Amino acid sequence: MPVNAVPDSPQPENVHDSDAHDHTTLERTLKLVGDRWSILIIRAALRGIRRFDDFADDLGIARPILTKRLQRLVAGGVMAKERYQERPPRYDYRLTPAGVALSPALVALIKWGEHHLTDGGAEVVLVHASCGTELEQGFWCTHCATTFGPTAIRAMAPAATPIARDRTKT
Amino acid sequence: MPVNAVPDSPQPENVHDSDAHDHTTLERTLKLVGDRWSILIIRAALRGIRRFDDFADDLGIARPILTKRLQRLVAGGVMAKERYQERPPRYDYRLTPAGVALSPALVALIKWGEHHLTDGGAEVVLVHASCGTELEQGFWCTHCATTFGPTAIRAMAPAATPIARDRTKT
DNA sequence: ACTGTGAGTACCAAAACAGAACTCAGTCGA
DNA sequence: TCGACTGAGTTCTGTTTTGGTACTCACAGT
Repeated sequence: MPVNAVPDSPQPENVHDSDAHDHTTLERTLKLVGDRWSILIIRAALRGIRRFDDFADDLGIARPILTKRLQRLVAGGVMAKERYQERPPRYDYRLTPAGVALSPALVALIKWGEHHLTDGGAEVVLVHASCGTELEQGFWCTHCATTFGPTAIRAMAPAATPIARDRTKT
Repeated sequence: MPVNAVPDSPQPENVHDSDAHDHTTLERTLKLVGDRWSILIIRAALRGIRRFDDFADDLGIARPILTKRLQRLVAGGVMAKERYQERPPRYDYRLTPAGVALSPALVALIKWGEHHLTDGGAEVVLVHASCGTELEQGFWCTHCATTFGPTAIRAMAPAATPIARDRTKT
């Protein structure tokens, strides 16, 4: 018997459901940041790294790939290339607000890895800067004033018409 | 002047900081799910898809790659392969609890895409299933009983010794 | 026997990746 | 004025990794 299989309950049929539409958005998101380097680049940027060579040294990424990744992130609006010095023209890359907005995804991945990919002890803990308490991340409902887990999520079309789908066929 | 560059403030020097240690964990996480398909496979699984061919049809992924991705996810503990029928041996793939625990990362990516990659209207909205209110996702501190944004995060070693780093050099 | 289905493999071309060396503009020191 | 240095890449060369189409293999149904 396979280990670790979740039997049947938290395999919600209606969670994260959506048509081929949002499909597209997630796919585009992943096309932009869904490779092994982009997320690491963004984290490095969040740590304050700005310059090409610093990224290369910090990440150990091959320089041609770094070039391409940075170009893609700039094209995608995640980072911005700025000339920080005129006379020898020098550029740096910094996150746009959209790039900073990827933090929750980063945190979610880091926390997941620390919980599920380390044998026991996490290597790093993310805390609330002002008090040092480990942060929680999750979903909450402003209406119900409650927090909830992934099984309580449903996807709807923006016009608030629920996407009622039966997956009994096709 | 480059558009969209965030000037200087939300480029926090101490956020998400960490040494080469956690480095490794995030990297391992990304090695497991950091490609363009794995996340989509996990979302499909959250939608209730289980069988090989259904994944292939739903995602439009080439079958050899699907094979490899599923094997990797199984090896990584994200999914489990189960024989659901004996006589013609048939298998399906379902998320383990660890796989379901990736939901926050998925939600973060979906929400980011809907906000930053669509021109105006989001294609899909994630709502609290029991009341239909759009869900919020974020960080909160159980000690301060407050929510906060990405700039208020600091990384610490698990033993609660803050990783005090100055990036004034190197 | 003949066709269908689920779950893959085999094989091949195209793209992405990695690494080392090279370029190019400009600055600095001697 | 020459040579070395720096930052930010590009070129070039292989090696993996993708993607696609076609095929297999074990059984089931008819």
